[in-house]
Amino acid sequence: MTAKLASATEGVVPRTFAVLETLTRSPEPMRLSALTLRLGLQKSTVHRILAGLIVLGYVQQNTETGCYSATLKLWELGANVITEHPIKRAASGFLQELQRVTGETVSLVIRAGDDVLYLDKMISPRPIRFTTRIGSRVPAPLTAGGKAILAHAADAQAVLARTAASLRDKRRLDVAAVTAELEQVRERGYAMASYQPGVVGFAAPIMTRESDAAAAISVSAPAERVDETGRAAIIEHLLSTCASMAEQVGRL
Amino acid sequence: MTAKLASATEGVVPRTFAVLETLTRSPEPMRLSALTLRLGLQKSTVHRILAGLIVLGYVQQNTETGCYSATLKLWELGANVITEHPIKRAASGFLQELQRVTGETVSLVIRAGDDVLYLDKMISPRPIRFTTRIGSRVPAPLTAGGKAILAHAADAQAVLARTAASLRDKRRLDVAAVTAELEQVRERGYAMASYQPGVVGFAAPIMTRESDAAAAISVSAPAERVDETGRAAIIEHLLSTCASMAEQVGRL
DNA sequence: AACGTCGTTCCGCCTGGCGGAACATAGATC
DNA sequence: GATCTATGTTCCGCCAGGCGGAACGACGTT
Repeated sequence: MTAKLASATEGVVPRTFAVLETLTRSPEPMRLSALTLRLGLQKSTVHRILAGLIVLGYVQQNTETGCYSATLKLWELGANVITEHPIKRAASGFLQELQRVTGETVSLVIRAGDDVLYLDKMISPRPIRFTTRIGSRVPAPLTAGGKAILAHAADAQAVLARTAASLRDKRRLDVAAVTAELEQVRERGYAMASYQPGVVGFAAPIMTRESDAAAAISVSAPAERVDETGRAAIIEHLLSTCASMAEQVGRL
Repeated sequence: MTAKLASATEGVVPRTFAVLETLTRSPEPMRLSALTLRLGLQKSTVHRILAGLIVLGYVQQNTETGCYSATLKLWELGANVITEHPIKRAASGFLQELQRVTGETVSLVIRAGDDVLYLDKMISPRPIRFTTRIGSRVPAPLTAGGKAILAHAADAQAVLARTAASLRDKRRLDVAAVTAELEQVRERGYAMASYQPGVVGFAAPIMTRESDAAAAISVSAPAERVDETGRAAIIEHLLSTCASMAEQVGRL
């Protein structure tokens, strides 16, 4: 009877979502065999699930290559969730204004487990090799936004420990150093990081009245573009933006 | 045996997506009873499906009210689809530039059945009551973007007929008038509409080499803000943007 | 206290999902 | 061209798991 463990792998529905998750994670359309391999399921099972998803319109199959990919209908489904999200709604105007006055790329992130989730982004008109994308996750301690949030989180140490343990390249996270850094973040009100080489990020938390950070706004720019004065200007704008947004969010 | 008709309503998976669709369409979290009512399903069935979705992390239940809502995990799932979308990727830079030079809100739409689907939007720094949202659909003939696409679509007449039949307020679509208008759109290269009162939209198609429109870019602004010269400037920028984008897309 | 409404749990029936295997098709290798 | 391998699709008997009616429990209302 295979016990009752089955945390969430048995049954059509969990498998259907597993299919969709691997399909959407893949940059390009996937072959049936690749899916079965990754999911560890039977060919016929995956095929049946895909057939169902095609009928529903959430998956399409390239008639030439036979490869499967998720359709925009899946995107539509999710898009409605975010438009109703209170923080994203509240932040929109502030992000836009901050983008305008700094001229750099600004993003809105929230915490999602030990990661940081990019909710929104307004890119700089000036060129920047900035590849984080809306909807993607990054381990919180590696980013400015994540550190801004963790600085005010009760379980920050646990997050650092788990993240350090899970990272491939251990050099990317020095727990002691980041712990000290979080203290600084609390003092001065903003965090810094260079998650991507050549790109510096500054971030400040959106504080709720419970004194923990609901989200963070970050400004990213190529390292060579920000000198000392530019840095000061960015931080000033960033802090005032977050302060006024917190005021508004607090009223909700 | 209830016959083999079951186009897509029987079985857990179709029902699961039906639940998610109604949940995401609703502006606020829904009660179980509201869901069962709208879906025409058994209480226990909906409840079981919701329980499964909660385990998977796609739905959350407010512990106080008991109301159910979709989570950001569902949004993440869909977000990956759009970042890989070729047209959206190609358009990003052009949209940004067009937004900058016109100073108005620009959007990217594609055709989805008889509707137009908003893929991306870059809002004007100037205030505008502009409520169409990314991921939402609008009947194609009512919008500038839709008309720009239909003007080059073989089945435009069929779309007009179906849309006219399905609209609540019949006055919103005059088939004969729009048919004539599409002819004009082909001649001058752009379409106009006022889908929302007080907001005028201009749109031009992104033409592929098959001489049908893959997508359209539109510029929207409050009617009182655009005088005759502003209008001419917007249209000039719009047309040149679409032309250069078509050139790039054609190379893909 | 009795009623109505809602969410949750239980359980027997039986449908529809399951996976092994057969079939089909297309390249690759000799 | 024949054989082989890897892939996608279809078939089918078995039975797990989904199904919905009904009972239960928790609130709120009159």
